[in-house]
Amino acid sequence: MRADGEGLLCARIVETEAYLPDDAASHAFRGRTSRNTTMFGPPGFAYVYFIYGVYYCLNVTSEVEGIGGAVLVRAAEPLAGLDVMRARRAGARELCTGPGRLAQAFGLGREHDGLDLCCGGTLRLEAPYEPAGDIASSTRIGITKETDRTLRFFERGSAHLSGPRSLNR
DNA sequence: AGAGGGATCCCA
DNA sequence: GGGATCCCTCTC
Repeated sequence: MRADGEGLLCARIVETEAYLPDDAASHAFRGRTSRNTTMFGPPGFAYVYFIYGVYYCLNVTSEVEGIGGAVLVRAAEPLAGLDVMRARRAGARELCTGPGRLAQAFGLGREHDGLDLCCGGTLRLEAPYEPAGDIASSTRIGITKETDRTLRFFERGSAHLSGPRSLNR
């Protein structure tokens, strides 16, 4: 993923979670509301929401228009613009490990909700700088419903994964 | 392990 | 309107 603005920011996504239609853990589960409207739009758009009064989280819509679904971007390996990320993260060591931190490092907020990530805009998804390694799956983090579904996906061995180590094998 | 923080949503 | 809940993080 890349972002323009305060210099060029670039990071390689290493951890995601899927939120499917008919998934009680998904914001879209109870239907369309003003908050989750983007989830019901076309695929490849940013769904950004505010959580716990503090953080934002970035998702990529993943279903055809009219169906609510998205992929939460949980962690990434920073590749460019580390100085800007560090400044935004107040010098913390982990820059893009965890959805709240990643959004903070990239300076994401409500204004990014609904942006097209696939048409070369200021925030965009691109082909990976380096091919993916071994992809493994686990249960999802931070949810209380549908906790048995293995819909979290991560690059095994990455040094930039969030979550308990026991999930990252 | 516990607090912080505020928007959102559901049910009165 | 009130109250529970929340796809989290930091500091203790």
